[in-house]
Amino acid sequence: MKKSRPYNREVAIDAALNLFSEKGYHATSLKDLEAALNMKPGSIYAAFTNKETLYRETLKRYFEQSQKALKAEFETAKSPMDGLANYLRQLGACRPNDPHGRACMLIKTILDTSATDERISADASTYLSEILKDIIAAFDRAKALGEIPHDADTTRLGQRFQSNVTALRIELHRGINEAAQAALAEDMIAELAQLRIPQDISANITAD
Amino acid sequence: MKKSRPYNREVAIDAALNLFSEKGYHATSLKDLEAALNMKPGSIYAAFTNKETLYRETLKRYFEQSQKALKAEFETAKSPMDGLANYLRQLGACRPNDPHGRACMLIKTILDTSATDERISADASTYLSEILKDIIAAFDRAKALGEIPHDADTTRLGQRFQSNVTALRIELHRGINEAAQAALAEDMIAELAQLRIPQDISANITAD
DNA sequence: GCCTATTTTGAGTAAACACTCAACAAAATG
DNA sequence: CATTTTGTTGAGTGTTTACTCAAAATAGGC
Repeated sequence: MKKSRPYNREVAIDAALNLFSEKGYHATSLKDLEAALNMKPGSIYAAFTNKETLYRETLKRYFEQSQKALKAEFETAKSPMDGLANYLRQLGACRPNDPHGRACMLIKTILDTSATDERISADASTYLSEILKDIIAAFDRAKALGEIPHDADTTRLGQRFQSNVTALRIELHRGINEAAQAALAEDMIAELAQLRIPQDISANITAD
Repeated sequence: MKKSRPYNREVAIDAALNLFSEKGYHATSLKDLEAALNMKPGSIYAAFTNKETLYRETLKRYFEQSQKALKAEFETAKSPMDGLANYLRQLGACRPNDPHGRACMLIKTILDTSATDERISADASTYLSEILKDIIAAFDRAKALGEIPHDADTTRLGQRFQSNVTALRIELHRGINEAAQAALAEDMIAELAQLRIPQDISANITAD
């Protein structure tokens, strides 16, 4: 049954993602994984080599989903800056247990594994850098479109944006109250809005 | 030897703090603790009941040190807003391995234990709230002194400040380059500066 | 419908885990 | 100096850990 294998594999990795992102790498045991994946130890090891490899594959999937979600935001938004703002707005509206809102697994992974599993934390670090690149690219597009000043330091803006996302996600995980969370997201959105060059509305008015 | 006990206890907890804050709760084994505290298992359990209790006591110590450091900043600063800015500046100047700059153990603890050890993560959550109170109190003092507008929402400002500290600490742990880290801290300081009511320098000039 | 190739199975393994306790050592008290 | 009180010791406890492998089940090709 060669055809069904990749499907099962996806299902298994999604189940592992659920488990790992909740309990973390060290606190998740193989017993937990056996139950979540509905697989016996032998099958798990045949499919994924070992716990570390399974985690790394799971983390890769998390990264791909995250990157996809960010790109989707840019595609539906009217402009790069709108896309970034919408992304924050969406995070600000998440409640705990919302799959979107759970504490960034990349950050969690780095904190959990940097002292004990170098390869895992190196993966997480790489993925964070990839996402940062996408964010910087969005600021670059915003610059080209004249949304932000032509001398804006997009790398710096990207770094700042990503650290805001991290902070917001962690507060979400901590479970602060809904109003405080929305307020925090609004503050971050306002920070973005400040960067914008005011669109010349008067030009439109006089053109009427 | 009743007198020497508390001293040994402090030394032991400091050693545990070093170990736990690096490896985290789940990845630290009793073997590790035996080596770091230079104590045999029996002594550790006689002194600290069990691993969880030792961790909670260690976390309490971390909290007390953090709170003390923040308060010290306010005492040496010229004003509450200066104190907050200096705190960020100091974090921005930290290099990894700097004891000040290691990823906030409270955040790390929450991410590491919220799914498995409720009591530990509840402690961490409480301590974060305590620190938030101190930050809000500083904004309140700034308001009373006329450093920031009288209608400023100090709770919201405090929440925002704390999330900035969290984000900065995590970037520090990730080990981003020195310039990027300093830039990030400067952005956060600039955000603080924006809140300030401009001091009326012209009044001093005309008074001359 | 047999055969070969691929997966799945789950009891089992050695090592590591958090933790205990009877015996011991050292200090404080009288 | 004897006695009690307090702290230390480390081999040993049962359990859990990540992981293995010979055997069984299940596929697809002919």
